[in-house]
Amino acid sequence: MAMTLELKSEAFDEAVAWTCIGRDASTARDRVLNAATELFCHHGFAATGVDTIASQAGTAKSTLYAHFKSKDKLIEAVLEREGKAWRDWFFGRLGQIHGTPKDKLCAVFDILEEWFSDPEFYGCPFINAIGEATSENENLRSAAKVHKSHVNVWISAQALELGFLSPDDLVREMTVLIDGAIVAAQVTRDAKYSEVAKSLIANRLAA
Amino acid sequence: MAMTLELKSEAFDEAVAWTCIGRDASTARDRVLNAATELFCHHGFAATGVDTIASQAGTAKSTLYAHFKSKDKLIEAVLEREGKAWRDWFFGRLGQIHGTPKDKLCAVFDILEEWFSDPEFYGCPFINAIGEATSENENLRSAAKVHKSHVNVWISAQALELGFLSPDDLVREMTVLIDGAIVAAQVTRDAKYSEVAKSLIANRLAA
DNA sequence: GCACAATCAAACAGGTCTGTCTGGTTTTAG
DNA sequence: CTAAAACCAGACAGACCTGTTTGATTGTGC
Repeated sequence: MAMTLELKSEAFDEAVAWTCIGRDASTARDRVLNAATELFCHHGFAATGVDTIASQAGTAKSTLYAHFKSKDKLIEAVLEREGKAWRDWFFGRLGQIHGTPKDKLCAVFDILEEWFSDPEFYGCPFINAIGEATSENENLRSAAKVHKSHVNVWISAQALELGFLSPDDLVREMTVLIDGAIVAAQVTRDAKYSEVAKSLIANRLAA
Repeated sequence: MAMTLELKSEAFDEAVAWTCIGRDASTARDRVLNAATELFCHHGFAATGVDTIASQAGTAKSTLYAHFKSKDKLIEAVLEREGKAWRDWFFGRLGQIHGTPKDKLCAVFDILEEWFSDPEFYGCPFINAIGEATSENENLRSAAKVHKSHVNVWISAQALELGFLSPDDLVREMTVLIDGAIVAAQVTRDAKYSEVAKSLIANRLAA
């Protein structure tokens, strides 16, 4: 099946934080999503129970199930919302960068370093979710694919502006460097791995 | 605390597979470890219960607890053994590579591609375990650190042979590229991300 | 043959899990 | 004011969780 993605121009709000954890929540649905995001991301998806989520959200469990058919659907909703929040923040920060496409591609890793440096940094929830059960859950895999595609469209645009004939090469290189920096920073708690990735892409763009 | 690691010369047996899943298991302890490794790695650590493990191992649950004090200790034992198995395979394959240090550093990613191409590939269990609960479990983080250090010692030796004044730079670059390739391959099920990482390190070593 | 260690099945304890349901209360809209 | 929608606390079902215990059965060394 040819998955059609409308990724051309995602309207993103200027967000100030890379996570939606702690955002104002007026409706019960939002409070559930906030609590679920925090608990899932910090303690794991399988390890977090719906009772805990409802309790932390200050809602009844029946309200949680009124909004989300199952825990799996809640997980999907959390990933979707958190992915959107992260991209709003990321592209918002990128929009403040002025310079050549090369400058912007390198600046990606400065922005990532800000993310890694947050004491609340818990890695990429999509990567973590897939890591919990690589074998099953093809839903999570496609959700991750959509999330990453938004970033890849932007990278591809920079590559085209640089005159790359096949922008996909650069996209794949950036994928390896971004994912590698995320995981290295997560495992070691050392935000400076972003600089390593930055130097590698700078070196490659100079060639 | 200054963690002292004895990583200088790990004696590794010539192993044929990158995982110990499916190995001959004579003792009940080994059958438990085999079953636990398979279930943990494919379906997740939190998602796998000890009853399931004992059942798949063909042992009594009491036998499992006679060998491992708790599920957490079993997880640690699984990671330790699986890490050793992977390194035996990895360094065994590396030992078959002849050429300059540059050749060997590049060949790392050919070997990784073999790993990624296995239909049973489930990513790096250390990364997955940390991803399940980034906040807690400092034990897992140090287990991962030890595992990665074995690889880093080898990379450092190549860097020294190449005349690098600070081999740590190359070690950190390889870390980003290796972790990035692992995760990209795991998320997308595309083993070819190893080639992307290989070209990036080749480009850097040429500079 | 005997003692000892390893292993077995099965029950048990005390929680926690997801998901449903009931019935009452609050909020909102017209 | 009233009717509908949203939300609440709490009980419930039935399964699964980790970890322990009991007592029988196997295999091994001497």
